[in-house]
Parts: sequence; C-alpha cells; structure tokens
Amino acid sequence: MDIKSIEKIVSLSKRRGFIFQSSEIYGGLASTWDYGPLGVEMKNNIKNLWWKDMVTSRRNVVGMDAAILMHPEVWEASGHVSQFHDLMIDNKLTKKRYRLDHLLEKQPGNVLHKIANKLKIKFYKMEVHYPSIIYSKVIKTISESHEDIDLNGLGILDYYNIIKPLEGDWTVPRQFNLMLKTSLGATADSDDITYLRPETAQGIFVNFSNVVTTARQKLPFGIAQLGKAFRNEITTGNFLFRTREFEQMELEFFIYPEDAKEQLEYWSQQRLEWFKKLGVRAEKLRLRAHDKDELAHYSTACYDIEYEFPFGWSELEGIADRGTYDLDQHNKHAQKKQTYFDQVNNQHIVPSVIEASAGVDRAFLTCLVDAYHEEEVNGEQRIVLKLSPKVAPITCAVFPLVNKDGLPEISEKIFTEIQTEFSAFFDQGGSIGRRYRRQDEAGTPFGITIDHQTLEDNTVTLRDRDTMEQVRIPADQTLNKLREKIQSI
RNA sequence: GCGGGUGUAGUUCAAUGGUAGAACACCAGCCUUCCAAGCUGGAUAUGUGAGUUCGAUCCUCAUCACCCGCUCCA
Repeated sequence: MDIKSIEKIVSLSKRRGFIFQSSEIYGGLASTWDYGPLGVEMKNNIKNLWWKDMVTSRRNVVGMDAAILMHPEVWEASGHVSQFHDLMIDNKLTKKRYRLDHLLEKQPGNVLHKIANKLKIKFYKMEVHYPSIIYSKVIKTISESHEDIDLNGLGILDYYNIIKPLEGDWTVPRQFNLMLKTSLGATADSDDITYLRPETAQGIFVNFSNVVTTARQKLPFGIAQLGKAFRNEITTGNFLFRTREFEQMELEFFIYPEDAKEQLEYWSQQRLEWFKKLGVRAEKLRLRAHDKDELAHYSTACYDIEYEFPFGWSELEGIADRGTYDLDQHNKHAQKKQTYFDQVNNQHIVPSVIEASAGVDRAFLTCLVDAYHEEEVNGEQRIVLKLSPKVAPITCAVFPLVNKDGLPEISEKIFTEIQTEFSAFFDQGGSIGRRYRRQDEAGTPFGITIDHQTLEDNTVTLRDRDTMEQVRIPADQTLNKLREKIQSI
C-alpha cells in the first residue's frame, strides 16, 4: 500500500457510504466521523462478533451496559481528573513537542537542580525522584495559581533524535485535560459539572459488587461492555484512528492476584486470535509488550495488539494488568466495600484485573485497510474490499441478468428469501459487470445472478468476490449454500 | 497547540481577475450482453467569512476541515 492509501480509503468510504465526515454541510467538525449505511452494518458486525466471542460463548463472562454519564467522583477515584493532565512543552527551535514528565526524565542532574531552584523546591532528600517532584510542582502551580512557568534559560536539553543534545527555546508548559466536561441540568451551574466517560471500564468497576451479587459468578470471571467513550486528544487524526468520540469494547476480567501473569498471557493470545478471526492478515498483526516507561499509571504490565497501517504500526487494543488499582480506589473513595468473598480461603479479597480494551473504530479501520485491494482484471483496474463475509456489510447481492423475461420477478423472490437471514442487496441497473464491480467495492462476498438458464432448469449462479468464479446452484438452495460458505470460514 | 501540505461536481482532476470543464460514478429512458467499454437525456461543485477590486473560484487576511510530522491514546 502506498502513502496515499489512507486518502483512498477515505474516498472509497465516502463514495460507497461507509463513512461520512460529521456535520459536513457545515464545514465538518474536527476528527468526528459518521457511519453511513454500509459502515453501520459493518460496525455492528464487528461489535456482534466481539460480544459473541467475549460474552455469549463464555460461561465466565457477563455483559453490561453502563451510562455514559457517571458521578464526577468516579473520575476522582479512577485518577482521571488528576492523571489525565499531561503537561506538554514545545521546543520552538526543533519544532518538537514533549510530555514534560518524559522530558524531565532525560535531563542531567545539574539541569534538574536549576529547575528545582527556579520552582523553589528544596533539595534535601537525596533519595527522592526529582523529575516527578518537579512535575508535580509545575502541575500544582499551573492548576492552582494559573501561572505560566517559563523554563527557558535553565539549560533544558532537547533529546529528540539528536546525538548532541541542544538547548531549546521552550514554550511554557501547557496543560491538557483529556476529559470532556458537560453540565447536567437545564440551568448550567458550576455544581452540575460532570464528564463524558473517557473509558467504559469505570462503569464496570463501579458495578462490580452489583454484578457479583446478581450474576452468580466466582473468580475468575469477567464483565464486558461495549460503548462510547470521549477524550480530548491533543492531536487527533489518521481518519478514524484517533478521534475524540470513539467506541470501546472492554473486558475487565477479575482474578486471584497470583494468576495475573498467566491470565495476561491468556487474554493477549485470545484477543490476537480474535482479530485474525475478523479476517485481518496475520502478518500485519503483532503483540507487543510495553516497556516499563510506557505503562499507564494504573498498570503494571501491558501488551498492545498492533496493526501495520499505512501510517505505521499502531495500537488496536491494550491488554493490561491493572492489579487491584481500580477496586482499591473505589473502595477508598466511595467508602463502600468493593471486595469479593473467597469461600475457599474464607476471606474477603480485592481481585486483580486483567483488562482487554479495544477500539471498535480502530477494528473497523483495520478491516477496511486490510481488505482494500487494487487489482487488474482484463486490463481494467478493479477495486475490491476482500472483507470476511462475517464483517462485510452486505453478505449477498442478487442480480437479474437482464431486466425482462421474468428474471426480475424470480430474482426478487430469491432476494426476499436471502434477506430473512443475511444482509442482501438487489440491483437490476446497468450491465452485469458494472453491478459486480459495485459490489466488489462494497466488499460483498457473494453474488447470485438469475439468467435465462434459470428459466429452464431453475439454477442460478453464485459468484465469489475474490476469485470472480461462478458455480451453478439450484435456486432453492441459495440460502443453504450461503450458510455453508459462511460457516466454513 | 506548533511546523509543512491541501481544499473546484459523489470521486479523481482541469481552467480562469470578467460567474467553471472533463473522466468515471449517479439518475431516467432505450438496448439485453456474465465481469465497470452501447445509445439518448438529466441533476450536481469553487469549504466558510471578510478585505482589495467596477468585478474574486483565482490576489490578501482570517476561519473551518483533511493529510504528513512532533505528542498522546482504544
């Protein structure tokens, strides 16, 4: 795939009705996209496949669907209110942007000393970790006093890709709150501030006890949820890849803490396999363990499932060992016990959690990118989405070869029958080749064509999208054949 | 947010300081042929807002959006 391929995907998405830009007639809204008629079918297919694989087919996982709006204290407890404030600082000379905490980690002692002096941090405890103390102080100053802090002239070095570190011309550190605020109630008082959830996970954690007492599950067991989440990403982009509103598929799997390592491995493999089951090419997928310094504040170990997009290897899903962090936090903040009674050892414990958190929109984009092919057929270019029949928005298209001799009537009948079970599309317009091509672009794996031979022996042709080969089958067997084909995948 | 690029029809492109043209796609009709290629007709565009100008799609500014990079994450 060449460098322009994302643009080709965007163009195809619009042309065929997968994805439209949000509020397009008003000039669009940054990084928000709407799913069109084909897009919503495919997205639903992906979500259903996840739900089936993670919930319905497992006896130790249950589902739930929490509200997007939650009590603001949920986010105090989860750490999102304080921790989601990453400070950014730009080097105007090299045009590079850094997270301030990452940059501070790389500074030599004498520079840290100068910064500490400037911020009036005392240097008396030798064992403390100065970068984090400095970082906290900067956050405190900015958020409480709303003062800008000028870090120029202290010799802070720019380390990005530079062998000999340079001093920078730095912007003031800026704060980004990644949660979207909203206000509840018709009169917008400041007391009514709440947040659109930045992850679905907390909806699961705050319901942990409810589920334990109602679902009759024993450790280890999981709670899964699918839903929208919102983040004020600093930089959005790459089409659907990073958006402010997105949809998550999350599993929180509660375990005995000592099983964490084993369970993390298990779920990482399970989730990798799931993406393969979507039809994504295995060689474009990989499982990557996080380095220590990549880990989120709640996590002690983490794997990413990554896909090789035209813009590079990027994360589709994170499988993380969150330990007991979340339940501990809610224990503390809500002052309500978030524990599990372990009958084997006759004691209350706080279970550890393995989280598998995937982005629906990213899975969708992966399917689209992975399926996109340009081929040459008889000297003409063919664009075809080689989507798995399980995710393709239209499973089967039905065509009367010509628009007379009763062929449309027979076709309609077959179409109606297929429609009872599969997503189908009826097309009687234009040459048959043109109609096949249209469906190729939509990723429709099968096509049924009713021709003159149908009138003689009641057979129709079944066309395969990828090979373009056709076989004749009895007209009354179309539904069975489709079932067979799909089940064999 | 910073730097670079881009914005004309559904898509891909063209053109011009004097109000826009093509290809493909789309719609209707004709034709009836198994892989986008026939015939006739049709609808559709200068992202938005200011400024300069007699006149702006073109020049200037702002803004919005998209793409690439920094950064972040599902």
